[in-house]
Order: sequence, then structure tokens, then C-alpha cells
Amino acid sequence: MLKKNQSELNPNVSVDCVIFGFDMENLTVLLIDRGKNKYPGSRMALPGNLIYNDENLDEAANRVLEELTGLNNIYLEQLGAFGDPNRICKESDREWLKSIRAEPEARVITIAYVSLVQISDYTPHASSFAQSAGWALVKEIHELAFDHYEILQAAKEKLKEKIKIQPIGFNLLPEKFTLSQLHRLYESVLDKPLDKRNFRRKILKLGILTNLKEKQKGVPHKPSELYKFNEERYLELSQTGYDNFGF
Amino acid sequence: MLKKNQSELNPNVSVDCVIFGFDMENLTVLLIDRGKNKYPGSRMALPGNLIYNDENLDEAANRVLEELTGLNNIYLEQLGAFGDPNRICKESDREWLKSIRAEPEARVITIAYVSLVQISDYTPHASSFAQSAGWALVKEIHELAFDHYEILQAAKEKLKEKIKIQPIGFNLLPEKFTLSQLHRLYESVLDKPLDKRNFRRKILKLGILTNLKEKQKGVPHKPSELYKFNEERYLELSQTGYDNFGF
DNA sequence: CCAAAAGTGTTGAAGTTACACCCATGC
DNA sequence: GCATGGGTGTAACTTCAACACTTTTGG
Repeated sequence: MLKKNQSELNPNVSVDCVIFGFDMENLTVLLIDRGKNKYPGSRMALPGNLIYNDENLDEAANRVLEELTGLNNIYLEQLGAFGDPNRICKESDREWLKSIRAEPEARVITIAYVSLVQISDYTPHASSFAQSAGWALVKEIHELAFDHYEILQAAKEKLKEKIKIQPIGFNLLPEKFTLSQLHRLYESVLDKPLDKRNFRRKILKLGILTNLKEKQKGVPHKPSELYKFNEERYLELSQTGYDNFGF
Repeated sequence: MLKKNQSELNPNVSVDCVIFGFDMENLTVLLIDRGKNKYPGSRMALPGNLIYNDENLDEAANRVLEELTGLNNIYLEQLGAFGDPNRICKESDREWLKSIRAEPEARVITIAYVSLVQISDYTPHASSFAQSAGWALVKEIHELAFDHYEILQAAKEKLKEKIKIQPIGFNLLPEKFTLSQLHRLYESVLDKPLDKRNFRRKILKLGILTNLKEKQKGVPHKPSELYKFNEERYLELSQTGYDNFGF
């Protein structure tokens, strides 16, 4: 009986994931679609689900992430807890919960996570909480289900702060990338233009990039050199952190 | 019936508060004492309690804080969620929960908060979860109940990061304070020595301090000038934040 | 040859670190 | 008069922001 209780869903605690991607132009976020016509206005939501009583919070977030994207072992960090008593104020949200949860009226606290993935690694999966899912441009999102819009804003702020201090941005790029792509990534996360020459100088000085001495092919302009991380140095800096990248 | 349910304690979600103080020498934290002899080893714990279903997380944290210290409207910020399924692994913790909770075996996720108070404002109160409470030197704490030691470490890190970026340290000082006290505060939070002259120069340049043109009395050395905040400028900077204080 | 993005250095200003001595008070 | 912490300035160095032109490719 205790055993059984331990592996049940906890009706009061969920995790929601803000999964960021980068389409080489703009920051994107993975949203689930709650279905056409039925929930007008805020049809889209962050992926998430209730936790099981026998898993910890990080495990629950990884489970949601893997169920949706098929990915595991990717960058994942807790953002914080959300959950006003009046979080479920929209009628459409209430209806949706009735369709997917055993106790749709329960007070739910959600623990939000931020994840960074390479878009190219993502293979869409149907999952227990989403018929369909897809990438949306972060800058074009103005409304989401529940308090998910607020969570997204907090996630953006956290990413902004963190990318200045730790070299986590690389999690959003493919293995081989150009300095211009990295530059564009920083600009779209920080939401401001960065001087090209200063950016290159700074990022190269960190010593976390290896020049592959290989060039882009098939581009209608001067081809760029490709880089990858220096994994060892990257891990070193990920742990110690910087005082400030200076951006 | 719905109404009743809404104002009940939620058995699965609690808040715990890491309440920092500063005794003019060292960083301190407010701990509750679970009683002599009964719980050896980790007698001390962070103050905290289950949340009510009709209050939000910030309200719950404020309630715990006020119940314990009699203070409200003080600096309070969410740290994050904690709660492995095996969080209650020590027998002494289990026993204690049996004595204070209706469902002592329930899986509990706790939302940790960090609070900064002036020690002189603190008047001890008995409370629903503590017979007695008191300040402990942070650097002398090596063990706490549940996962509270881990939470304390996370709170220290958060405070370190935050104090470099926002002028929140003042919440730990009395209204009138000396630059040396502020200097000592920064040193004990950052846990490293800071050059006196450079510290003074930097902090004064921010323009958030007003020189009261008033001196310490009764000290056996050259009396120091007293300062207070420039409240307006302080609020201004609290909101915008700095890129970096540079410490 | 044109369009498009890649790549590259210098300069002036600001900020950072390191460092040593005299001052005012209580005892 | 001595012990204690308060208060002050400078020089060398590093970092930062601003800024424009040439190069290589595809079409």
C-alpha cells in the first residue's frame, strides 16, 4: 500500500519545461498544441505533466522532455516554482484539465525547467500530454495557457543572465557552427545588437572554441570557417563559471 | 465543500525560509531548534511549513516569516524547489514530522525562499513549528535536518551572485551604518577579502549612499562617519540591476 | 560584375588592481 | 602615548566601445 502510493501521480505538483531552440536566425521555444478550434486564444502551452511520487523533480523534467522529444541527457536547469491558487482562471484551461487529469480541480504547483536543445536533434513524438508540438518564435509569442506566458518570460530572463556568465549557448547549436551563427545566437538571446569584431575577439579569447579549418560550402558569399567546442575547456568553464562574459 | 478544501493545508507542498542576518561580523541564519536531546545530530532546521491551498507561494513564505519573526514587508525572494522522494531519510526527521503533521509520510516538495533581515529588528516568537529559534553563524553550520543543509548552500550561492549585481545587502544593515560595516558584510557574503580603498570608491560611486555627516560615538578609535541609503536611487537600481558590481 | 556575408586592428576612455601612511578617539 | 580601526590617492595595467574597409564566393 505504501509502495503503491509511492508510484502514483502526485495531484499537486507538476513540472513544465521551457525548451529553447535556435533556428539560426531566432530563438524558438517548443510548444504543444491543445488542438484546433477547441481552445481559442491560448491554444498553445508549455509541455509538462504531474510528477510521480517516486521520482525527483529533475527526473520528472527529464521524463517530460524525453517523452516529447526523444532526447535525454540534454541541458536542463530548474527555473523555479509557480502556481497561484487562481492559476487556472481561464475556462478553456479548466476544460482541458478535465480531459487529461484525474483531479482537475486540485491546487497545482508547477516547477518550471529551462532546457536548451539543438533543433536538428528534435524528432516530434506524440506524448501523453500533446497531440502535436512544434517550434514557435519566442518573439512572436504573446499569450499562452495558464501562467505559461509568465513562466516563459522568467525563462528568457534566466537565459539572458546565464548566457552572459556561462558558455551554455552552445547547447543550441549543431556540432559544427560558424562564429556568425554564434554571434546571431547571442544577439537573439540578449535581444540587442553586439559589435561583430568585439564579439569575435571576446569569444575566441575564452579558448573554448576549436577552429576546424573547414569551410562552409554552397553559400552565395565568402564561406565561413567552422568551429566546434573544446569540450574539456568547456566543461572546465561550465563548472567554475565566469564572473562575467562582459556582454 | 470546494471552499473548505481551498483553505486546507496542502499535504504535498511546503515553503522553507533561509533568513539571513548580519551580526556586524559575520553572516548568520535563523534556525529553529527542534528540542534538546530528542533529535541529536541535526537538531536545527530551517523554518518552514506546509502551504494552504488558498494562498500563493510568496504569501506562504511571508506567513512563515511573520509567524516566526513578527516581521513583514521584508526582502524575500524565491530560491527554487527541492524535494527528492528520499528527502526524509533520517529517522529523527521522520519522528519529528509525526509529531507535527497530519500526513507525516506524504511526499513533500518544498519551495525555498531567501530572506534578508536586520538582526536588530528580530523579536523571537514561538510559532506553530518552533519552540525556539535563534541566529547561527553560517560558516559554522555543517549539518541540518532533511535536505536543509543543501538548501542553505544554494541560498548562499544565490546571495553571492545577487549581491554582486543588485544592492540588496543593505537589507541586512540597520538604518545608519558605516562603510566598514558594509565592507565587512560584502566580505562575509562573498567569503573573500576585498581591498578597503577600492571597495569604498566603488560603492560611493554608485550614488546610493547618503553621508549623514554624523559620527559614531564611544568607539576606542577614530569614529566613523555614518551613512544611510538614498532610497530613491536604491529603488531605481534595484529594478534595473547592474551588469556587475565588479567585485 | 554584383550582392552578400566573412574577416580583420587601432585608438581613446574607463575601469581595475595593488599598495602605505596619517588621523582621531578611548583607555 | 599607545592601540585600534578610519580614512585617503596614484600609477600601471587591462578592458571596453566605437568604428570601415577588403575578401571570397555564387549567381
